[in-house]
Amino acid sequence: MAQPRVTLRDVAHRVGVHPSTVSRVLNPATRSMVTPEIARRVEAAADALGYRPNPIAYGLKTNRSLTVGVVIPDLTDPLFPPMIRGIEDALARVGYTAIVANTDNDRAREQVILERMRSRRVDALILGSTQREDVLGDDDVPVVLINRSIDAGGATAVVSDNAGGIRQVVDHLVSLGHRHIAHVAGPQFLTTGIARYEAFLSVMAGHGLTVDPDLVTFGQSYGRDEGRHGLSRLLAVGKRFTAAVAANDLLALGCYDALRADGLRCPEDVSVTGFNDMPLVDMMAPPLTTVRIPHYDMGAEAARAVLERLNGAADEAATVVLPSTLIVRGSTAPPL
Amino acid sequence: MAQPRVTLRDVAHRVGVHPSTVSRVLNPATRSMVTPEIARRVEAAADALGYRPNPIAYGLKTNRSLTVGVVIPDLTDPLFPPMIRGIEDALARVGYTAIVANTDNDRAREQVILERMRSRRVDALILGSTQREDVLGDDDVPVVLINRSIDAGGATAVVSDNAGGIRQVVDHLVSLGHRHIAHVAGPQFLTTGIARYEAFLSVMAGHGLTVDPDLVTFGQSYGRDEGRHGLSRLLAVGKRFTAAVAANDLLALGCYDALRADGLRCPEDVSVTGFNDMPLVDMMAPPLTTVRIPHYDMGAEAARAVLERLNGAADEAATVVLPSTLIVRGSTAPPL
DNA sequence: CCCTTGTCTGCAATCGATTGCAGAATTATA
DNA sequence: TATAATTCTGCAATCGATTGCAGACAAGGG
Repeated sequence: MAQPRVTLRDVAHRVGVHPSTVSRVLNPATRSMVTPEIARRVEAAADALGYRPNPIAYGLKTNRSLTVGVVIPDLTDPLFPPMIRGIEDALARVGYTAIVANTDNDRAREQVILERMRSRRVDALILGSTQREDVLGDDDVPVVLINRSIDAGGATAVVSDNAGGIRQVVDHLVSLGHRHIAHVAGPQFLTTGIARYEAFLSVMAGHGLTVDPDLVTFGQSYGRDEGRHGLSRLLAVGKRFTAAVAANDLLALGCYDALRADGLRCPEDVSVTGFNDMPLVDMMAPPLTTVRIPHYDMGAEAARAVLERLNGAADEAATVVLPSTLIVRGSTAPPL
Repeated sequence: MAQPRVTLRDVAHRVGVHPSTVSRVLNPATRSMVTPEIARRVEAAADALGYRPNPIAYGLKTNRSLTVGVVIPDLTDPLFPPMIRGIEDALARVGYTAIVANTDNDRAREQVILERMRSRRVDALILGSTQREDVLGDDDVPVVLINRSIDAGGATAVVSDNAGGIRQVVDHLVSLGHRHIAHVAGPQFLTTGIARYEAFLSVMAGHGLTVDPDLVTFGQSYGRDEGRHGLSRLLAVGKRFTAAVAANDLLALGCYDALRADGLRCPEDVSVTGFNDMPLVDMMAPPLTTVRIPHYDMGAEAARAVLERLNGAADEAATVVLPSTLIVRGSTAPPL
């Protein structure tokens, strides 16, 4: 079938009315302005001809693109695809479309992308790539943060319960009998990194356990190599610890590497925990104990927040925190 | 900074020329029509004011959306993110944007999505969700297939070297000494499934080895469960085999499950191979021997093909086959 | 029976860019 | 110097939809 390319005018012509009347019939808000009888005939003609509104023309007139820009560090990080799906599904339901772009954690590239989004005339932005010190441009497009937030207030954000997740992890380890627990922290310039680190400190303190600064290492990224180097450093210090809490799954997998390199076994010698519950971490050797965060729901929630703003809701900047749940697998065990 | 919203007219007004002149200056194709001096002043004014063309207005006039629809089964399948990135990067370079949608392997949903793409007025489509018997609608938008193809000819497709990958896998196993090799095949209604199956048959024959039909099982999907059930069936038959060639990585991981359930070890009792080299399969126990396919490059190549068509190149429907390479890891070993 | 009120529909401008056509300005030719 | 040939730039229509405004018509009131 060749593209029909039916316009408002075509429908109007067939019914014998003016295009503006057709427009009114097809727009639910103005539908009541026109006589039911005519409306019926217009609708009949519209789907007889297979009329599809042209979003481009609509956008030109109304200055809306029905488009939302989604900026993330890297689509190939398994964290993001479920989020994106949550976003897309929620947006599609109301006729909006997501446009996704990757920054690769490059600030310059991020600026280019934001500029591109702007010139694409996105109606709103969902940012998953912000750093703590970022400030939101005083743009007229609504912005919602996802996963990561910023230090400055005034932003709407959808994040997972970082503190709660770490609390569950540490509680779990303590209940297994661990007392000497190390932390392989994430980048401290990201809210996830610092939130998990601070939660670690406070939960440990809550258990009356001291955190030895020699048993904490900070990664510059959330990569597997960072995890390996980090835990290697801690092992090199020579102080005893029986468990390591990593700030995310990739860091935890790096910990596996470091332990293997030192001839240590997990969980017998050192228990390891992650964060995120990426796909396939249940297939590792050993299967990783980690914190599951509701990626899809976070995406859906962020989309919902965006749509709310787009529909003119007063933008009370609120941070939505979705619950995290501990998934216990084989990488944690009582200390020997 | 508030959105400038600078139009052609604004620039024209500042320079004291007509908007059409500005349009001509800013369009490389018509740039030569205007006096260099004026062109210079227009350009100066344009970026003094921070002019950004409005793609919506452009699209309305030229009937182009500068948009390409990308339809895949499921973004959360690790196969796709690198492809998408390849596509997006290549498209962005020339001002195009990808719009991604997931079918979840649901034919009805796929129709809805294609309809949505059509009404979004995408300039072209990249389809990664086709089944063998699909026929391409006689649409006026160019279509390029990726990863999967169709049986009917006349389509442009970018695929990986399925036959070559399987050949390398079987060669590898044979060189290790395996003679009794099972095949956990993928869905035969997908070109990847049948291509790998047929390659398996022909390469085995090439080595003078017979393929026992009792040692071949067909999955209805590429899922891990299908792999587990498939290999369990083969094990139940009781015939001897020392290696299993799975049609993709998830099926291979399912094979791990089945072996474990039977108390068998990989690779000691049965060697297992996958296909795709998904992220993290190198972290499995054992690390999976598999075939790496150039996902990113496939995406980039598909985008290139699309752009070529968009630029009016004669659409000689060609299938581009990108090379696959064997990655040997710990899941294959000589038979005991 | 005329006038006011209220519904409904058509007219026309508009969003921001592109482009065929025509007129103005410049240069080349006789 | 007059005319023809070339450039160059402005005009105005156009893409497809939306929407304020005004006119047409019907209904209700005096």
